[in-house]
Amino acid sequence: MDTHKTDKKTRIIEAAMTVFSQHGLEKGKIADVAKKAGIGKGTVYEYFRSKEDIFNAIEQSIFDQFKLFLNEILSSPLSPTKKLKQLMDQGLNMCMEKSDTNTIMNEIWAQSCRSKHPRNINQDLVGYYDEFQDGIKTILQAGIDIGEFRKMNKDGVASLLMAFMDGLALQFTVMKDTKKFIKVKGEAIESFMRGILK
Amino acid sequence: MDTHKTDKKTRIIEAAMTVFSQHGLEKGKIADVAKKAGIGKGTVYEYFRSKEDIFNAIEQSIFDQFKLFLNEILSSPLSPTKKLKQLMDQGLNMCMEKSDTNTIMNEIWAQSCRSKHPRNINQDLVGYYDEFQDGIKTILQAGIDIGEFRKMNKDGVASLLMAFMDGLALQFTVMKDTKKFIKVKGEAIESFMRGILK
DNA sequence: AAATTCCGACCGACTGGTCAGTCATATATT
DNA sequence: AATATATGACTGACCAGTCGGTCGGAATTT
Repeated sequence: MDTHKTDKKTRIIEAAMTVFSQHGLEKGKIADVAKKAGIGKGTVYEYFRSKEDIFNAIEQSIFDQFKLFLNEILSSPLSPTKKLKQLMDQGLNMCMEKSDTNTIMNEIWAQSCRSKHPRNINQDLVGYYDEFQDGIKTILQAGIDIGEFRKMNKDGVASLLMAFMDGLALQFTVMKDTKKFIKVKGEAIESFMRGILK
Repeated sequence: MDTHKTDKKTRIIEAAMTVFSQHGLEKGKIADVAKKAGIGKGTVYEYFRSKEDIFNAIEQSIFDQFKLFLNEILSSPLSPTKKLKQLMDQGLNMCMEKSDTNTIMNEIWAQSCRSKHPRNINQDLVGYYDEFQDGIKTILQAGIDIGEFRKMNKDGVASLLMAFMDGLALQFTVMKDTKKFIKVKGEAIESFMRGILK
């Protein structure tokens, strides 16, 4: 009944995620977003100034989710080793479950590295990366302090961890081979951990 | 001008790589590709049937380069450990030098994971991945056989290696921080190797 | 409580601009 | 002069964003 602003805004974002993940940002039509959200095309523009505006909102929503996930793990009472394993395992599970999110992430990456492009998307992405990397470095430091992890260049290892998660996510998004992915995931995590354990 | 000597098809592909890496496949204009290649717009269609056709050619050219690179390393007389290190080090160096290629790879990924899309791009990408992974598995097996590497799930480790290279390439493409990347690269490679050495 | 006015969320037909691909013509090559 | 190659003006499809209009319900007046 109460079609509150927020409610409808959320519905548009969700619809847009589906449409853009199926067709890409450029080929995804606002008309389709509206249809999927069960509203008229004009109404979309009551809530968002432009297509790009919608895309920014999607981006923000995804980053917020990721940050929430990271903070949950950071504030858990687990050992650094367990934290890291959980981060990787759960993170990669998430990426299997939310294939839309993954596809949109690819879209974000593609957008953000075009040379001629308004800076704000790239800016956000870099900021998000820094934040995430800091979180991981915190875990690594804790692990070094209590002697679980070897001495290391934390920047390098944190980058490696993020890179391999991004990369595996990418592989899965393209291959869509769940069975293989689950197998690979386990060995990948183990191998990574071997590389940093004392 | 000696421009007419150079194969026109190649020039179009190169021009298209620049244009598409700056604006993306959808927003990159054929007119701009033609201008950059120093020919008229109509001429482009003497050599390619469509925009998509050009993109396929770009894709093929990139994959060919990668395969060449892999085969050079595979057929070198180095030890498995050295081969792997070189693969990672040189591969990541390439990705710093050829930022266009990188950006286009992002474009390819984004394209190939949209749900509604002609299969051929995805097909090619999967095929390329399998081939590359096989190459790495060959190196891993050789390393296990001569006792350099621990016993492992080769699929998992090969995926991990490719994932972390893709991921680092992605990070670099977005961040464009060469100095940081070089530092990170070294530690990342070392950490990865630690994870598989006996 | 009925009638009237007002409000703003909602809508989709329309516009203006964009661009892939075509084709009639021009130029070079044989 | 016949053939091959190059060209860019043109066209038709496409779509983001606009805008005038509708409608249900809230507020105000009678």
